[in-house]
Amino acid sequence: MRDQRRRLTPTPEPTQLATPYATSEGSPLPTPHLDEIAPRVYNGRSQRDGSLMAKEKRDEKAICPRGEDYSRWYTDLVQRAELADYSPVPGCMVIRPNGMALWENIRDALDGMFRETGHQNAYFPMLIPVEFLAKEAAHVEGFAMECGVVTHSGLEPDGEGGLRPKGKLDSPFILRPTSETIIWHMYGQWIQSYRDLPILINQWANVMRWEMRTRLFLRTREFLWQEGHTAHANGEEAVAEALTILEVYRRFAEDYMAVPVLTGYKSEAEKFAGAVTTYCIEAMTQDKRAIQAGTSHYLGQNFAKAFDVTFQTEANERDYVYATSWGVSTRLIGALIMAHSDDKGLVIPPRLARTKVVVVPIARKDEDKAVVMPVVEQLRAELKSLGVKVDDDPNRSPGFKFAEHELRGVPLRIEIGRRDVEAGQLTLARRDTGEKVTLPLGGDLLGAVSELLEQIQADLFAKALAFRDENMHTADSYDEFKQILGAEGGAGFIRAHWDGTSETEKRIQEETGATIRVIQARDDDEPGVCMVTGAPSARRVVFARSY
RNA sequence: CGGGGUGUGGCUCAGCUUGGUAGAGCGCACGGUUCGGGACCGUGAGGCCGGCGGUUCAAAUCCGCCCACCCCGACCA
Repeated sequence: MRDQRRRLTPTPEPTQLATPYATSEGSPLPTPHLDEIAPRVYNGRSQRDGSLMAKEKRDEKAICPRGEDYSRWYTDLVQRAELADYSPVPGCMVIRPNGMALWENIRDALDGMFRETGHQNAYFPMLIPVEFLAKEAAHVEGFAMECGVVTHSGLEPDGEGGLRPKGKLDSPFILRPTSETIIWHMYGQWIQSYRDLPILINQWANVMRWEMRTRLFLRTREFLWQEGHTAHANGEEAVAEALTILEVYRRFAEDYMAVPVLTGYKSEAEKFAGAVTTYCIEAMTQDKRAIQAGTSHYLGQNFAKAFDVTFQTEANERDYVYATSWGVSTRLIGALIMAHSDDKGLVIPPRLARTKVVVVPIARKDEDKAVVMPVVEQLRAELKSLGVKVDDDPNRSPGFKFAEHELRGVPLRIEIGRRDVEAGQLTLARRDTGEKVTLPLGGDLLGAVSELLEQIQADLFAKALAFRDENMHTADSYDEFKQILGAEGGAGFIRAHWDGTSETEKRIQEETGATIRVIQARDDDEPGVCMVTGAPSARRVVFARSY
């Protein structure tokens, strides 16, 4: 036995599965409770400070438990589940097939929702003339410092065995940090009359922001996203568009990701550079921080004025075009991980899982295989439409496969061995709860499994919602606010009155690290006084420390 | 930018104090035995010890310079 062993997982309360299936009670199969599985400890990795983990002998197969170091757990998990890896270019990541599968499912679902709401996809180039960025003052301020700039074309030998840039460009380009400028340049050429409006375009693309502190998926220098850019004949329609998209984002987060979000708008300090209003969906992570999961901006006429985009109204007058832009990025994957996953690995909600069910046959001897494999083939065929994978790799033990597929977040696992077949049943294990149940062979398996997947989807959302509600506080004084917030780390959402000024917001941020995450419109809104200055406040706003 | 730390096989690290030309675990390959919660035994592959220079008969080890990365703070969001 190794010394300094520690529990890998907290002991879950046994829960009853809210489904009509038989439980493992009375089953001839051993269904070990998590307690009976030898506890393991985590072996620290990727740390070179040599102080934290160096002297401890730890299990190299486990990931860092959340309770020990949440951010370490996160980066461990992303790498061990093979979602992404660090690239040789600092601050950039390689999205591996498992991560890309998640993104593709996110993309496909959202793309369908955009199409349903009347949008079309297009593609604008990655390189943008530097002078374009200069045209909108707030936009410049927001992005100038984090633009990558292309200044040369071609390479030549540098005389020391390497290469150096050769031809200096007459006018440099920026790598798009977002595409408002180039798109509004083009809209200027496409829009003459109100009959050309609205334009409802989306693009799926990569963008580049030269961030100094990066984290896989949450903040990287290059990331994938979608950016919608719409043009309208009046402000009301544009605001309605921004809100339509906000609702699309909310539905997507809650129905597909099973992540509850608050919706509302941002304070002046937090809004998008160039926007009149920034609407957002804001989620809570397991470590009780806020994470901005999507934004939808009403841009007013800011970009139309900057790029001189006018149109003829129905009344034959000239007006500047009204705009929106909106986006979600691969950061959603980070939010998804931090909402549901656990010390065993990823937990992927069924609707976003590439593989929804994995079948692990337990049969080594030929005579066992002869009994088990025909049933496995039946399962494969019957569940094909759901997204099923059969893991019949003869070189790995069943226990290894269980752990591996749990690490990867497959929502449901079917275990089937000779004893199952002879008992006329199979064993189902839920990834989210760890619970095992048995199901008779020969029934409506597809229906039963589909139903269970929906149940998991609903349970994940309910659990995340309950967690968020537990960590939703109100503070009536600044002292109370600070007390709830604690010294550091996440402390949930705190609803408090604020006088509406950026000065006060800045002071709160400097003194506590918390920012205004979202200003909601709620039925129970009532006026009060700012917890810091005592000035009048129309409603409480939501504060939190954030990612 | 300031302070601290670490660079040794794919990964995590030991070896350095007291110089003698490199080790462990995990992973990987092969063979055998295994398979209902990360199997076991055996065999094997894989490292110019971050770079350059110095001291020395001899440097992973001592000295100097450089580079990279990590942590804390600052800054930014």
